[in-house]
Amino acid sequence: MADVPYRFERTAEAGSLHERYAELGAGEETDDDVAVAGRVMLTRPQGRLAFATLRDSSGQIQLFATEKVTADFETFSRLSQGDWVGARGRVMRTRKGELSVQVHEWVLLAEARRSFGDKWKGVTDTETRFRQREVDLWANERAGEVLRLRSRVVSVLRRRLEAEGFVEVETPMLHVLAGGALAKPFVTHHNALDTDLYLRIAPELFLKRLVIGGFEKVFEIGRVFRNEGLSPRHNPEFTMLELYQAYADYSDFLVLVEQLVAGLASELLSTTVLTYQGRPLDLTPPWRRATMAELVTEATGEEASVHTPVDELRRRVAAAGVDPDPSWGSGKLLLELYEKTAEPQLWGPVFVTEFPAEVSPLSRRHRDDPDLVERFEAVVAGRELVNAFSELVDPDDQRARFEAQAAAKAAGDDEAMVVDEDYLRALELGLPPTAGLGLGIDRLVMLLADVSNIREVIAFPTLRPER
RNA sequence: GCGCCUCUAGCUCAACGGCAGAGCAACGGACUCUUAAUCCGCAGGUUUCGGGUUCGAAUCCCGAGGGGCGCACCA
Repeated sequence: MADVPYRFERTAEAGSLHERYAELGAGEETDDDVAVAGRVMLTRPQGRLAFATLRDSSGQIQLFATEKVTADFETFSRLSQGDWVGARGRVMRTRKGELSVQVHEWVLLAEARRSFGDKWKGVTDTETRFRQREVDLWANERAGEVLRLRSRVVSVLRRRLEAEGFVEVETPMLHVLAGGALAKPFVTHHNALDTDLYLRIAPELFLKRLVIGGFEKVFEIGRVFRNEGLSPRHNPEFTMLELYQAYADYSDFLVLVEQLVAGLASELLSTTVLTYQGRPLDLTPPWRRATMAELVTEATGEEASVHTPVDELRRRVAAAGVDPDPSWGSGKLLLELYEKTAEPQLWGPVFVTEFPAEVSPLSRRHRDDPDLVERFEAVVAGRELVNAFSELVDPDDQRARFEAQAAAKAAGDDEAMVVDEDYLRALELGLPPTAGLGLGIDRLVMLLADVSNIREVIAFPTLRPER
């Protein structure tokens, strides 16, 4: 390995140089001495002259070296694509008009022993791109742009929520019981306690315990883990925003969601009218609101609701191509019907409201109909982006719902919940009326970045290990 | 988990039953304003792996592995 320094005193970034010297004319040279650093993307040695394109995190700048003014010109002109260098010299613009740093002194900061792919086509092989993300990030500029957008999305979300008085908290990722969602958990083992622990599938129950503890407006942005298959829209670990607000109900969150998402789009993309994968997507509030029953009725042309006779619903579910389990009640049947008939046609943004109580074990019953709950999902670009509800506050009802879940689990549903006594004890201390929501950060970034594969928005997505 | 597609040099790709090739990168050389610089030269391979068919296999068949997409599950 070449001898490289321990630090380099950089005084300018590529991007800011272009702004600062926008007025500098072709062939003009300044007396301004700057020091830049980055990775050499391209070299164009030309005898007693040499050009190199240097990239740092702000952009690109050309290095201009000549035998006359550049120290160790001979070695400079032999730099390889991928080498990191620091260079000091005067800001100038070449006769052909390219803003450059005329290199007086320079130092190799790191040697690239491996290549960065074809200089025109880069690296397109998806496996290489995701297994060696560091290569991808240099070879494909867009890859880095998407991850930077992600960073800004999270940052803007935090800022907006904090401005609204929400407090960010961190709750456990290692759970004794995996609760708060319907999903298969990862299992791990704690040696000293000699007990199995589960990686969290949702922070929900802990966040509500904080509300019980007096945190009236809380949120958490964090990783959750679900032991499910991989797909272009599913990574086993993904990032969720969960948000809880005391004294509010789900209708407050309808407004909050459309404003949060539209606000994010206008702040980061300067518009609320997007194109996602070639299809127009207008995020401008207000978004359409429709109940699940309305959407099913609309899609099938037959009046349907949670009160439609069970046998009739079962018949329609079977007609839609799903084999109904005998244990399913009208709520589960309506949900199945919705997922098979209405949901595939939805593009959104649309709020799907009033879910069946049977499939919503943590949601509060609807004030007008005990078979429904006050819950909505926001479908945006054909995908569920947000799930929110008025929180179930009644400990007796919660126990009954947990027990129904436990029965389903005993009957073979390995995604069903179990009875969480810690949570029930907390509820018995009194949870005030509260609204809660969960939003998939990865999918939100996909939307704003207009990418179709979740792996694009995750720096190091899950892949099967190489053997 | 199931189905379909795919895997050739570091990268991007050809060759599709008959001698494994090109461009870029790398390496050596020429070149004082390049922009994917240009020109000359050189080198680079267990064609993912293991079997089979064939006079002959990167190519056809079977199996394994990786990846992609779809379905299932979900956010």
